Amino acid sequence: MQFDGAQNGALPLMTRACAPQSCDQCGVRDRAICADLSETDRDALSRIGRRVTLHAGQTVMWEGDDSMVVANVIEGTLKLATSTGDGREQIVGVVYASDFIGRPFGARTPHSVTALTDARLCLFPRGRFDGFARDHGDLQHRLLQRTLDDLDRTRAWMLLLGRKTAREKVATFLLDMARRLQADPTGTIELPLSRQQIADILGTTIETVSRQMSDFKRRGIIALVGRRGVRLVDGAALEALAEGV
Amino acid sequence: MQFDGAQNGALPLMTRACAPQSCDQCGVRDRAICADLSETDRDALSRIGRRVTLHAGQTVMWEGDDSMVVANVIEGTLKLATSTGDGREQIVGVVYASDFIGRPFGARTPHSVTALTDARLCLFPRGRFDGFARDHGDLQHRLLQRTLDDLDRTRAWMLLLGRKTAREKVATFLLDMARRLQADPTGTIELPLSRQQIADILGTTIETVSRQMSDFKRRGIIALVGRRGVRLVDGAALEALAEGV
DNA sequence: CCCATGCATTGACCTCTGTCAAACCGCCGG
DNA sequence: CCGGCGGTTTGACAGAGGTCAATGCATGGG
Repeated sequence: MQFDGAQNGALPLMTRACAPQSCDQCGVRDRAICADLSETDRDALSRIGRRVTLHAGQTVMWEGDDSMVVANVIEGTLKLATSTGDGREQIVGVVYASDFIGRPFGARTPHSVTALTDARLCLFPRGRFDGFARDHGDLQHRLLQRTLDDLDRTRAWMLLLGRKTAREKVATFLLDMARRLQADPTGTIELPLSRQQIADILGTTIETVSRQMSDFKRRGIIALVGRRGVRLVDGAALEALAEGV
Repeated sequence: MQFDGAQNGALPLMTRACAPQSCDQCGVRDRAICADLSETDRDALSRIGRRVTLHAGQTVMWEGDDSMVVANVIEGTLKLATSTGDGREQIVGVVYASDFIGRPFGARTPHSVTALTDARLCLFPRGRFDGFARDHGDLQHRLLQRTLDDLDRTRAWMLLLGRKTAREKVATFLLDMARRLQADPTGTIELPLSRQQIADILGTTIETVSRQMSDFKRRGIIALVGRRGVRLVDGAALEALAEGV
């Protein structure tokens, strides 16, 4: 079971919307789906959306809700999750700056979206975004590319969930995070996830994650610094463990 | 580990290609991604592709291969699969008539595609398909819709793989098949999958699948007829088991 | 600066499911 | 119609990992 800090969702988003601002200073404008748009088109799209600030723990959309909004992630990390009726949770995706979230061209949001860190979004009403996308082949193509990539990544993750051991899962996870996150000068990465959330990604329990990490540490393969910090000492060994060797 | 009947792949496909034939008699032309195309456009697309027949067990594409072809499934059932280095396999999707297979707009095929039953495809060279799709917004939109749906389904399956018990997995699987497959007059469905393949979908073993099914049968919830036949006697009970009640 | 709170770690135990092995039996070919 | 093959079922057993519980220890508020 998963307790998020602030479960107050959409309403505070409204109140925290910033004044419209141009895409000029947007940190992700070359990587987000709007990257290929002409200046005019991008301005038009920008006027449909609004910038929104999120605190860690806030949920933007809930599983099963009507699909009302979609967004670009400008900054921060968020999780996508589904749960069983009795509260077991599975994280089905983690999104980073420049990623796209929400369910365009569909009535329902199939999973919840919750900020793991403080985050900023460029939020669009779904209906207006859909309309805009239909008229702009470039945008739609970019969205298709991204969705195809997501699908590939998601399917690769199914292999982990269905067939890998706890040790392989944790090793794979650490390598994945190291690839995604920027290490500090000492080579340490700061995980944007708690142990519980890591367990929810890997389809295991907090205790198993902890035991595996302690084991890696004992073997000198990683170093743990504080609660969220990890330094990969022996990457090759970790790769081997991830492959089940 | 998984042994497929004929592991001879692409070559026989060539030899079995039929003479080009129009889309007029195509059984999936109202449901496949080409459904929205004008008659002229559909003919143009049709001329890019060719009809191909597949026998159960034949593999059309292998994981990691260059992405050379994409296809519509005209008839039959196929599996999409990935495996670990040491041969553990996970089925990441099952596709039916009117579904689309292959990796457009990408260099690599991220999973293998293998026929579970005899099948017929409408096969396109990827490069030419990509080009055509770029010029036809309707086709691209339809492909996007389908990919978004696939992604939703795949993420829902992650919950099963990561968080459900063996009993819940098998119950969920049977309900899923009952929804997809047409039952005969006695209410029996013919599974297009062996026990091993079911295990590869559910991330478990053949023995566990078999034990769960025997248990359901003992309880009078399902009836097993022959090797592949299943009749759902008490659907409500199965729904309950699928939810972990 | 220190304490309290909540996350993380560690331990003990137990169960579910995987593994190995044998028996069973549909289904196809002769 | 029969026999054998290959998929399936069943059994016995072991172990990975889940559960419950206690302890440890970062981190932030007073």
